Amino acid sequence: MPVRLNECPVELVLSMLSGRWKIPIYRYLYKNNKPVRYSGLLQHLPAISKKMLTEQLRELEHDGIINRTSYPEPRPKVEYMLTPSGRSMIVFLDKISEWGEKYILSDK
Amino acid sequence: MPVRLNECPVELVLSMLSGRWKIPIYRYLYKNNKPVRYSGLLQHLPAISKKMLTEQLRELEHDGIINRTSYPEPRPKVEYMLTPSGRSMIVFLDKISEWGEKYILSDK
DNA sequence: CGGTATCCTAGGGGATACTG
DNA sequence: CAGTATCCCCTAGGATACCG
Repeated sequence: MPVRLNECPVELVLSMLSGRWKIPIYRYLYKNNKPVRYSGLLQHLPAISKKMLTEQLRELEHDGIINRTSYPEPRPKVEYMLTPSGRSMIVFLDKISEWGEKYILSDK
Repeated sequence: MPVRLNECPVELVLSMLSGRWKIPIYRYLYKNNKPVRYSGLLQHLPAISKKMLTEQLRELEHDGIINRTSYPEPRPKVEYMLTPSGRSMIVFLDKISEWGEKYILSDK
């Protein structure tokens, strides 16, 4: 995604998280807090297809939220983990979660 | 939107803000901090169509973020403003903005 | 194992015209 | 003034099959 400097930062950040599987992927990487394999993600997100997984991972990587490390030999292996920048999103994600819980509890 | 209790609160909240015009509308209502007319929104969001404006307003209203007050006479008038709950979203929106600024400045 | 390549569909989003 | 009503397009997202 080309960073559009004229744009509202909020919209920019939200666009980085928009995608059916971004948050579930983020959560899994966050709680593991170490490199996680492609196959690991695939198993923990049972409803996702390989195409979608790859697509969402590529976008997260492009936006600097995760990084990807490939080990070709002897048996192919690719690992993903949050970048420091990506990990630091927890600051506002926690606030969102907090607000959401309150919103849900207040019956709405 | 039927609140799906099983769902991650973060995903729920993000879904409430997903929509091309939700954030611009929110920002305008937030900074005005008083009832704003439909026509006022239309003028301040020049690229939006009436259809989209109505649609986004309906969704925000349904999610309890804004409320709508109609004054039919003598000349029809409809005003929108943030609910207390909606206004309280600023807590995490500010955090997002802050993170976004840092992200943009750090050159990415 | 970690992907592409194809194909398909629902619905988000836009343009424009009409209405109580 | 504050909306509906139509029509249309594009892309996010899914199913499935194949590949190095």
